[in-house]
Amino acid sequence: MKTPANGAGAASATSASNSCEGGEKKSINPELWQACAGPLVNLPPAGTHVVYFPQGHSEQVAASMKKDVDAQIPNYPNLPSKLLCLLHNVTLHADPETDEVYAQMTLQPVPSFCMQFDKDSLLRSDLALKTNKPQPDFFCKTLTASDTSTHGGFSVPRRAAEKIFPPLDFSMQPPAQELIARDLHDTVWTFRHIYRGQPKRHLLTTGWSLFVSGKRLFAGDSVLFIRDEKQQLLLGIRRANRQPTNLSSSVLSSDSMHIGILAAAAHAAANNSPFTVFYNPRASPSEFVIPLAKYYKAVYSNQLSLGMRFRMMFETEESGTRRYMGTITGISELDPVRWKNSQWRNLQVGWDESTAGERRNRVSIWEIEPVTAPFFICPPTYFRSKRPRQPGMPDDESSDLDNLFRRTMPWIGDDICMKDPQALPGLSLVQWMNMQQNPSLANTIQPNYMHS
Amino acid sequence: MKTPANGAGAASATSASNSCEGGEKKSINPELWQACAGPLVNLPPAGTHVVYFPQGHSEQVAASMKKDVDAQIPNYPNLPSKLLCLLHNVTLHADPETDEVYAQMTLQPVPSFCMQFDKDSLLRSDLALKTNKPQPDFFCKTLTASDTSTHGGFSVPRRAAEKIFPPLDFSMQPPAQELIARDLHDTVWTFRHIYRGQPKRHLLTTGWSLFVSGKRLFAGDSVLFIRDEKQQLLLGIRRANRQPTNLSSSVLSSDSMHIGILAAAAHAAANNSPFTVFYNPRASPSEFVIPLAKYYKAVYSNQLSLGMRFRMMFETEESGTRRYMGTITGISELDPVRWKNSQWRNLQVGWDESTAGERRNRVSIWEIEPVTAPFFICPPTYFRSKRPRQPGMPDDESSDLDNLFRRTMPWIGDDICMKDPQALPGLSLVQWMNMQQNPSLANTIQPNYMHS
DNA sequence: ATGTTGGCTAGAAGCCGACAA
DNA sequence: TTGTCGGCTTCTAGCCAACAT
Repeated sequence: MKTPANGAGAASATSASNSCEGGEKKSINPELWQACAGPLVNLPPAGTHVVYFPQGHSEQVAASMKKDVDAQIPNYPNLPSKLLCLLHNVTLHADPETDEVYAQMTLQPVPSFCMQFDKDSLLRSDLALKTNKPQPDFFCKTLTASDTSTHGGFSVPRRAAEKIFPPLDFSMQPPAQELIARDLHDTVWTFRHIYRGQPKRHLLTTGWSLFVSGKRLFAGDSVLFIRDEKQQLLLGIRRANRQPTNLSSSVLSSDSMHIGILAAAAHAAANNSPFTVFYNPRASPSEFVIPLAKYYKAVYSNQLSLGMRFRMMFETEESGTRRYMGTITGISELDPVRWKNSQWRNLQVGWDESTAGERRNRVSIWEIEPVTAPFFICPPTYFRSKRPRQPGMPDDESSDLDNLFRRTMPWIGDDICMKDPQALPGLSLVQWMNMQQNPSLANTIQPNYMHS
Repeated sequence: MKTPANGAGAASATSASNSCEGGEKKSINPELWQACAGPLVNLPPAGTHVVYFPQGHSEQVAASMKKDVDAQIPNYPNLPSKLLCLLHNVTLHADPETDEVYAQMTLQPVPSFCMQFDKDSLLRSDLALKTNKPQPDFFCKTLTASDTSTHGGFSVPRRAAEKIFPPLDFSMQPPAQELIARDLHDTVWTFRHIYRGQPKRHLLTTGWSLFVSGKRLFAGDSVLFIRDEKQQLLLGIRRANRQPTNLSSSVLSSDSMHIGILAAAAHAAANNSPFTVFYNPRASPSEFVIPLAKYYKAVYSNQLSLGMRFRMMFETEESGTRRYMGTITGISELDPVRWKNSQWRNLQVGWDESTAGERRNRVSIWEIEPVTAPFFICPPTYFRSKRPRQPGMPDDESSDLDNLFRRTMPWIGDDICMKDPQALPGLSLVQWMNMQQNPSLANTIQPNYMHS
């Protein structure tokens, strides 16, 4: 009686065997992490090039601390507003207490003088963008009051149960089975899945309340189930946007955190040494590590202007995506003193739908999709002589990087590029970046050598 | 039925009216904070001078992150191993999730050239040290398995109940009352206090389990009750030394945190501008903000040597203190490269009791009390001419700062000092500090101008 | 003096279909 | 199709003294 041989409860949560002690690291399931992070999050893969925005990084910290940046922070005049980096390493994590997902990235600044224009880097970065890993079967439901009350279980949406759960044996009366699912920490949760009621519906009963209380879920939070390639059931949670849990950190002052970010980036930039950042996709909409190709396309294929119409992706309630229409109402720097010529949230925008009260009124150029015809500019003058471009291009769906290459540098065949990418004519990408930093060229969002 | 007019439960936790929104700050009860922090914690009061050790600060962060300092951290050659600071502000906090207590301190470095020896500062700092606020009535109990199980309530130690709780009406059968206590966040907890059983004992029944589950307490954690000056009951918790909850922070990399600390301190030191630190007394034994007088006494009144015997205070299980005896086995810098001539944990020690496995083997000079006679040194040479000192002083209890003054600077009368402290002969305290930094004088822990 | 246990009981947790929306 | 509710059952939370240390 003192130590029961096995638990009497039908449902129990037992942590799996792999511990995180002794240097052994838990490996987070990437599909589950992605599902918890949301459909808009797209981490650049390790080995590709990215653009890092210290301003955005600082903003994420400010948001998670619920405290604005103070004036007390020293200036780091040698830290540019963006750093071209090689992304060495990406590891996925989940907070053991809250299941909050985040990613750890190791970045190494690429020194300006050795980064000749490397089409291969761009293509690899671009390829990674387009490689939409096939979303595994997946459903996400926002919990209702009934789902989270102690009065009952969880009402499973019909489509979801049929698509994700193993099929029930409908010869049983009522049809029921035991579901076993693992969370981000490989903790096993067991549920009784039953099809009953009048009208019939899928329900999770025994075991459900343990999960709700164990994860401290409330109505408004979301739960999601996915089935991995081995037909195993995985489940994750996504909390509603409550106020940040840690208003103050109790470890480091907000000032020290901001200083830490800037000083770490400045030190890394000065020495071209690697540094580590944490990206928390759900803490705030601050994607401050941008795939090089995404940044590149935004800067060099979109001719932006006041009044321009655009679309932008947002996440829907049930973890889908939808586009909202908006208009550019202003182009200006967010912090012209500290972050000169940064494109971080340099677009002021208005939204078509008045219900969009919570949508941000400042976005970055790589977040939007202009609805006017993309306006391809030419590479700098010494490249533009051979084939004068007619302004404006038709708005077709093939306006990706490959076409951009062919249009702006049509004399470069794919064969040559792929065989010997290092031998390309020396258009330095960093030269471009530097031009972005150059105030004399930055009156418009775009260096204006189109009709010079 | 849908919305009950008032809660049926006899015990309920309701947060008090003062919110932390709208700039209104919760003010933490200092006695309760102190009780939760433990008997050894002694925060210097605002307005006094302190010595700040960035190395110790860094250590606290390392401990709370469970990660050692990396080699990746840049050096801050202009940041000395200790900073003399004016403590502008001390605010007490408690983590709303875990009730972990911590203090926020605003420090302003005192520039070397304007800090002439200020006896007043020292005396004020010393006075604050000696002002042991009268400990309010107080008890602390480590929770047993029975205390935390769902099977029953809380067994109150007899002495504690009689000392702290309001007296019961023993004419009742059984004697019982309702106890109302507030925690650090001013949340009200209600308990039924009853005296019953065979043999009779004090118990907390109804309401207790709500507290245990609300605070997520487990056997081994401690609960403490105190009675403030208004006879109000306050209660706090102290968790057992489990593994740190936040192994990684999900906000800032460990490296960035360390850089943040160092860069913030370096920036403040360079500009003599204020900076903010968090001191978490229970995260790790890293008291990195030391009252000036305490530091001063340790450096200038203790002649330390290898083999020297000493006593040191530790906290006992039930929030008391006791002294352990030890021997100095080595005097060496913890990190001679990064932190030259720091006194941070520069003593290697052994402990008399073999049960002392968990006691630290490196301590700082101000943590110990030598059991040999204190060995007063003289102020630097230009001060020492008038009255040559005989080495060694009797070990009396009056070896405090006032006596130290009279002995080392007997020509300075109290009257003169108090009336015009600014007019004192120019013994710069910072000169001393700088000497501590000077390698040529730092062969022993103590500048050796005694018998020069 | 106080930690643990078995006995007992009140009340919450939790399973069910009914009934809307 | 699915959220909420009343009815009912089961089981745990929780009060008590006995007993042990």
